[in-house]
Amino acid sequence: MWEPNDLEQQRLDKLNRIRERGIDPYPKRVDRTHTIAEAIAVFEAAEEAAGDETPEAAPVVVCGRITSHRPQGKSSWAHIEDGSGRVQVWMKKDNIGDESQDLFNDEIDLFDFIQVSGTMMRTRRGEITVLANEFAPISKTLSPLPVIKERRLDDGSVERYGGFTDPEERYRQRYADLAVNPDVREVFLARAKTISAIRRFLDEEGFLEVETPILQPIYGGAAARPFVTHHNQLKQDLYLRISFELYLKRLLVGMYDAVYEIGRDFRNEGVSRKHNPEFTQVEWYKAYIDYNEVMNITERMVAYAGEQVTGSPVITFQGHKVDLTPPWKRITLRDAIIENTGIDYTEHTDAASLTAVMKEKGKHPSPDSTWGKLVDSLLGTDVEPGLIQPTFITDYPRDISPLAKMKDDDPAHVERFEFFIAGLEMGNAFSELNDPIDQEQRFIDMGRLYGEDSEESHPVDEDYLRAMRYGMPPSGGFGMGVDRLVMLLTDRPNIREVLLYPHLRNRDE
RNA sequence: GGGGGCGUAGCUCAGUGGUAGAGCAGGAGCCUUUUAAGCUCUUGGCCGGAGGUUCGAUACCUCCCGCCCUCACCA
Repeated sequence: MWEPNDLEQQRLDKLNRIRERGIDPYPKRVDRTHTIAEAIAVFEAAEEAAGDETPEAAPVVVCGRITSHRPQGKSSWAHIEDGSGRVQVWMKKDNIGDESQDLFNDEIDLFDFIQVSGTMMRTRRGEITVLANEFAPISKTLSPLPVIKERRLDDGSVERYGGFTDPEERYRQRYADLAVNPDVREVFLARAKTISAIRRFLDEEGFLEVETPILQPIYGGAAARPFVTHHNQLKQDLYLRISFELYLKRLLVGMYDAVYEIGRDFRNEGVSRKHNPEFTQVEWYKAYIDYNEVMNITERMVAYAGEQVTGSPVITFQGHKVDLTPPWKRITLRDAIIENTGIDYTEHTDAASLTAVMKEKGKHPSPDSTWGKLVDSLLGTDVEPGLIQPTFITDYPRDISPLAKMKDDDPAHVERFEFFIAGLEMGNAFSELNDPIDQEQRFIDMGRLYGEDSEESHPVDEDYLRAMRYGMPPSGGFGMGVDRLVMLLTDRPNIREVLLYPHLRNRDE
């Protein structure tokens, strides 16, 4: 049960006094004729047409939230804001009458929504303003939002007063964050543009957008722990998907040449600056191409998204200039690790000897790691942070890549790449393994590598193997963390800043 | 899970072993082209929670809760 604090009680009192005046503080309908941006545009056009004359007074009815409230006796001022913009309002007693003036000055608060009928004009100071003939409250705000004030200094810089910056409160009350922080609204606008750019790109490339199950009887396609849930009537445990991979590739068996899905994955792992338990992924698969062609499409796709969202393929992330223009650097994982650590992991082909050489070089390999995981950790700690410009790291060890085709000349490696931008791992792709016998063996090997009890051991997906036996064309596949790309394009180093509702622990309230 | 930091008014933050302060927001008043409107006066806090040390804790200690950073984990 809500217990109003002092500020809220004052607003409740005002609400009641508005009702006592016979005014509905939450009317069902408004009479808006223009968005705020439209009203301003109409006035600017009228000014243009009038030349040196005073422009014709165009009547408008605009609605919005009060973002500054400056009662001043007989001549009061406010700014109202809607989704399109913000405009000043002038409440003049001679125009709106005593009662309305009192209503505005005494019972209307900062952040209330009002409707203003009036005419557009420009004040002596040059600000476009709605001179009100009448106004009406259209939604009373009971809890005050945080107030942010700005003053433009003589040198053009902006000084800010107060704000709403505590990350926890901003995430828990994203509505308040969005209401008072326009730059946060910009982030999610950019997010929407990013996703629509990816979709547009893939559509134009001839991919078919599909949807596959989120609730799955067997999870797979990635090495991650799943969330488990249960279907009551079927008396069946189900997993929330950790990737789309195995379902999408079945569709290539079904004779679609190119498919993609944009959606949510769920991984029951640690949360961090780069990880949220649920995150948005785009995966696509295309028949008759290999991972080299996947790289070509990838760099075009990301450059396209960057340009669509930021206006340029050259972006800035945390002070780094990053050029997304293809072609990107391509280097094998082996070479990248040699370059950065001096270790050639192909000379240390088992976990024990690789651990030994890593220790020699002052690294701290975690005990009980498999050989592949050690290689991967060298990538993560010694290579990844330095990959500022877009880079494809290619040709991964076979034993950490059970769904990729082996390289012809080198059975220890597979045709796989990950790509990195601004030190962030963005995505993963390979020439898709379509040999059902080899695939079955890989599943078995993975099982043996990790053991039945390991949390990383994966159930063998027999239905997937059956699909492979029906025949899948040679194909390239691709997966990318969309949130990571949005982080990159909005210059936000924390994934929570690009998720409207990032996962947070429960808090007793 | 380990390490470090933080949690004080609606918001942003000071602060001290003797039960708290500023700015903005809020309230009252003056003001019919203001612009962080201004000026005068003013309300507001279980100082995250629970224990402990102490004559006395918001401050010192322990535990708990939450957030941030970092490491671990993470195809």
